[in-house]
Amino acid sequence: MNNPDPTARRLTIAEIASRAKVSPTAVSFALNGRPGISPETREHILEVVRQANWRPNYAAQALSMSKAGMIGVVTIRQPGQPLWSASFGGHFLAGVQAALADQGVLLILHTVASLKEEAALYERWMGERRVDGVLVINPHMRDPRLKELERVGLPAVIVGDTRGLSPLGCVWTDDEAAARLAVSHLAGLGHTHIARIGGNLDLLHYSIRERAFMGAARDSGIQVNAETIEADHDTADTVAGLATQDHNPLTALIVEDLEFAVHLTGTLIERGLRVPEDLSVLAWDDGPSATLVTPNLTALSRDIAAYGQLAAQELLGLIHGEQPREIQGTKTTLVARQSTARARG
Amino acid sequence: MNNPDPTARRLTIAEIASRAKVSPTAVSFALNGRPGISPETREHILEVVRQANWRPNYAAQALSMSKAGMIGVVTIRQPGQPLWSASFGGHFLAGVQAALADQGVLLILHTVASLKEEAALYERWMGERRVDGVLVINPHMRDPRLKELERVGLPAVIVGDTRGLSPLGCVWTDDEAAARLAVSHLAGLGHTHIARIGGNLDLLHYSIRERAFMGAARDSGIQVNAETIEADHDTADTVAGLATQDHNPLTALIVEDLEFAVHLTGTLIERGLRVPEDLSVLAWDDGPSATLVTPNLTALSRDIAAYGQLAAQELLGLIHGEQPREIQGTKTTLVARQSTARARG
DNA sequence: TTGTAGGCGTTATCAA
DNA sequence: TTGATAACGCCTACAA
Repeated sequence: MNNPDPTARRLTIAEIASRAKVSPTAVSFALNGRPGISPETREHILEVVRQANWRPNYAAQALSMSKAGMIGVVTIRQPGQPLWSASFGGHFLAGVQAALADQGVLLILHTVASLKEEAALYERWMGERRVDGVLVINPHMRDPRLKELERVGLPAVIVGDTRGLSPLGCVWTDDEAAARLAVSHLAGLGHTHIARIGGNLDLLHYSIRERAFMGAARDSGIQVNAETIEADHDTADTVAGLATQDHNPLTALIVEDLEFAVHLTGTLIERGLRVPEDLSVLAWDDGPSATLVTPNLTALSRDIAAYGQLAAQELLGLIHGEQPREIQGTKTTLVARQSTARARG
Repeated sequence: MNNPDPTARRLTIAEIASRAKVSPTAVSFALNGRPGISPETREHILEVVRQANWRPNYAAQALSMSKAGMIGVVTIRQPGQPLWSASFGGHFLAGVQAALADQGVLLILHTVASLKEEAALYERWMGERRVDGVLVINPHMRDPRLKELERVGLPAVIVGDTRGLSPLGCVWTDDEAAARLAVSHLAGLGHTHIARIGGNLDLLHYSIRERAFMGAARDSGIQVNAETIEADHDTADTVAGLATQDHNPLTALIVEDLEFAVHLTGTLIERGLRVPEDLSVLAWDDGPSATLVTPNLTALSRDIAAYGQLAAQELLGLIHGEQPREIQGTKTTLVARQSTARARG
């Protein structure tokens, strides 16, 4: 392009080398701490580099070493919705950043309209050599991204339990154990009719939780009439109906989404149901919202930042040539608060 | 590295050119839609490109054209906190992504421990040519980042009102107008003693709002006894004290942070204050939390995604050589809900 | 309209 | 230990 002052050109490694009266090779070696250069020369070179405040050009380095120095995280955009939920995304990304710190690897955040588009993006990124690997979140039931990632050979770590479904590495949490924890907490309080408010069954973890919930209910030793209710606008109606029926009324709820749990609890209270006297509410996933409301919500809690950190570390390992693994993320615990109590009657 | 099959080398533009029986130049021209090539040749080349599923190597392109094809957004990390607040960050980034879509520019998200570190990061990114520009959020009172960005000449758009403080371009919102909107809403309801719950005064926008609030109170035509209370653990105590005093009790609150407003409202209600009968509460910034609680909160609302989109567009313009500007972001409106009512007495 | 040659800035190779 | 020289893969004057 047009340079205002031709003498003020950008510094190159050659210029640095000439100033230090050595070869470019020497500068490169000094910078990357490689052997084959005397300590005095090295220090002299580094001093010149500091003086000039020079840094290697990233694109040149990437081209030469065939590595991008970035990893990608892609989300599906939904009109009017924030890119990230506070409860999951914000903490997850904080963990990813913690793993990336001082690794010289940067994080690319991107949005797409659909899973198909996301799969296509991965192929494109691979072709362009734009990223060294990706973290795949929210695995779905028949997820086109997994096959595509395998096909194009882009290093990837799935954030979710795809054990046995894909040869790609994954970081999973034991949702079965969590479901048992929740059910036994409620069963221990004498509840015999529990419902689970679940979301989109296309999401792998909802489907896993559905099965786990049913299994835990069956295995809980006491008679539990468990059913799953779809989360939508009629949920409050359905719940209120079940809770006020004469025969075997519903007395406890496990709600998959924290924000939805908060909202639903408020709606149910407005309708005259008492929480927890008439109905216990247990939220799956914890966060500040859980204690923002009265009553404070009992919740399943896990360290999501640690989860993100683990996933990112695993991806870095993969990029460095390690084999894909299926590793367990942080354990889920139950935080008992005010919204769960003994069943009435 | 070690290639399993040497014949399966990565495709280059030369290989594509040879397959299409044209020169590399022709391939480049066809790809970048430049003139100087016949339509038939162009289509033939594109067909070969599609067949081979080839894409130009990003690093080579970046090196050759001296542009990174990325912009950066940096946040200060705080232990245990999510990377982004739900109310602002998630929507802001969604807007940024909307502006970047199909521009071939990717977004880098990064965290640092302090403003100083962030300033140093900008210099480093500039030296490495890692980004073409950055969006700077949360401008502070004496912000080391602004001078540094000027010094190193990295294109930047400030998200906040730095008019007159820095030659860098900024996207600002009219907080004075918003403050007047809030104060006149409350004054119209007969309130004469209003307090503002503010945050860290190092943040430029809090300080601007402080001044705007005081000015609006003074100018409101009616007698308003306005004061600012620091947001901390004692806030509820202070507010309750002021609201129950005999002489000129506090009857209305403007709370800077939505989440804090929700939390504070809950705490005040637990202490026996009635909202809005005893005390009106108005939140600065709107979001789902505002309607998650009873009473639903009256709030100042703005389209934060549009704000992010505007800022990103401005940055793209700057990168393309346009001059820095100070442009106004989306207007703030007031959404009246249940938490504000006529002053008692 | 097409091809050739040089530049972008780094790392790797291989003699000296 | 050092210093040329050749990749890395693309873009683009400039010549044909």
